[in-house]
Amino acid sequence: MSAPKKTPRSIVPLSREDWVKAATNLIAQEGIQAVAVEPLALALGVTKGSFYWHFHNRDELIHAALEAWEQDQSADVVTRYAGIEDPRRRLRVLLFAAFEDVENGRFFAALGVSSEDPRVQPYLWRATERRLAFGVEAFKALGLSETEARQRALLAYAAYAGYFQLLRATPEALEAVTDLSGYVRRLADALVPAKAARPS
Amino acid sequence: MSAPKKTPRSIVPLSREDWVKAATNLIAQEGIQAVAVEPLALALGVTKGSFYWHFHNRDELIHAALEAWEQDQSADVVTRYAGIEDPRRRLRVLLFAAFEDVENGRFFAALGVSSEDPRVQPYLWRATERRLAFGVEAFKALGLSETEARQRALLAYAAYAGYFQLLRATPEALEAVTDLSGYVRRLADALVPAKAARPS
DNA sequence: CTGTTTCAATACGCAGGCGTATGGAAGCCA
DNA sequence: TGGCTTCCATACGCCTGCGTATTGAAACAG
Repeated sequence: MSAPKKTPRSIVPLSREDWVKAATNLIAQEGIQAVAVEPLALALGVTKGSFYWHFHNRDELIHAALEAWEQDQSADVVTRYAGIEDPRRRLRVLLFAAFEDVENGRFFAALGVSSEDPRVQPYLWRATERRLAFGVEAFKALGLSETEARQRALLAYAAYAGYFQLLRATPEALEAVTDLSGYVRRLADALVPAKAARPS
Repeated sequence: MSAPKKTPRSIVPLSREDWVKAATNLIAQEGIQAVAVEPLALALGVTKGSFYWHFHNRDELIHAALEAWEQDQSADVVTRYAGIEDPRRRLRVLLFAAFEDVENGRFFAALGVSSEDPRVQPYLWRATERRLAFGVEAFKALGLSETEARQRALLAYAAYAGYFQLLRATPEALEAVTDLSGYVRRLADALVPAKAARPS
C-alpha cells in the first residue's frame, strides 16, 4: 500500500474551528485578554499568517468563541429542565446540574473576569437574564410571590456565580467542601421551601 | 490673616498616597490591568516622570494599593463583629454589614477579576481565608457541626462574592432587587437556623 | 544669593501585540 | 504542464506601555 493516503495535506491544515476551540479554552483558563493572535498562533504551531487567512481580525475570533458558547447554552438549560413536571424537583435538578457542569461554570466565571470588555457584555447579560428568568419562573411555580421568587432566584444565581468565581480565584478555599453535592443540597434546602416543614 | 498660607507649592505636588488612591479607584472600577503608568499619569495631569520619582516601578504601586486595602480589611470585619455576644445576631449583623459596604464589595469583585494575576493572589487568598474562617466560627458558635458550619459559611461567602460579581458584570440583573436588605434578610433567614421556627 | 532638595517634563530605547502585504508551497483541475 | 485555490511564512509599520536618563523648575535653607 503506497502509504495510506495520508491526510490530504502532508501536515494537517488548521480549520477555523480549531482556532475557535483554542480560543475557547484560552478564555476559560485566562480570560478574554489572553486571546492574543500571535501567542495563540505560536501555541498552535503556526504564525499569524494563518490566523488572518481564517479571520478578519481578533474580534472576529472572540465573537465566534462567545457565539459558540451561547449556542451551547440555549441548547442546554432551558430546554432540558422545562420538561420536569414537579417544580420542586425541577428546581433541585436544575441546581445540581448547574453546579455539576464544571466546564460551563469555569467558562462563565471567565466571562465574569472579562466583564468590562464590551464584547462579552451582551453575551454575559443574555446568559444571566435567561438563567435568572428561568429561576424566577421555577420559584413562582412553587407558589412564591414575584418578589420572593426574584430574591430566591437571585440568591441561587449569586451562589452559583460566587462558587465558580471562588473555584477560579481561590480554589484552595473550596477544598473544605469536598462534598459538592452536599453543598448544593444545602443550598437547595435553604432556598426551596419544603412541602412539609424540613428541619436542617 | 495674610492669606491662609496657600499650599506649600503654587500647584500642589502629588504625594505617593495620591497615586495609591488613584490606583485603588482604578482597580475597583476596571481591575488591575487598568493600572497603567502612562494613562494614570495622564489622568492625574502629570507625566511618567512624576510616577517614577515616587515609585520604583508599576508593581510597587499595585502592591501599595493592595496592601492599603488589606490593612483596612483587617481593621474592619474581624475586630468589629467579634464583640457581639449573641452568635445569631453576630452573624446577621455581619452579613448585613458585608453587603452594605458596597465600596469594599466592588473592590473585592475587582480583585476577583484579576485573580489570575500572581500579584493579587496572595491578597485574595488571605482575605478569603480570613473571612471564611470567621464565618465558620460564627456558625459553629450556633452549635453546628464543623461540616455544616463550613458549608454554610461557604454558601454565605459565595452568595456575597456572587452578588458583587453580578453587580459588577451585569448590574441590570440586580435592578430586580431594589430592596437589598430584603435580599440579605432572606439570605440570613436561609442560612441562620432560627431559634424558634421562623416562617418565611 | 547660592546650593540643595523635591517634584516633574522630555526624550529615548525596548518589547509585545495588531494588522497588512507579499510571496510561496502544496494540492486540485484541466 | 500550467493555472487556480488553499493555507501559511516572512517581513514590515504602527501603537501602546514599561522603564531610564537627563534636564528643569520651584521651594527651602543657609
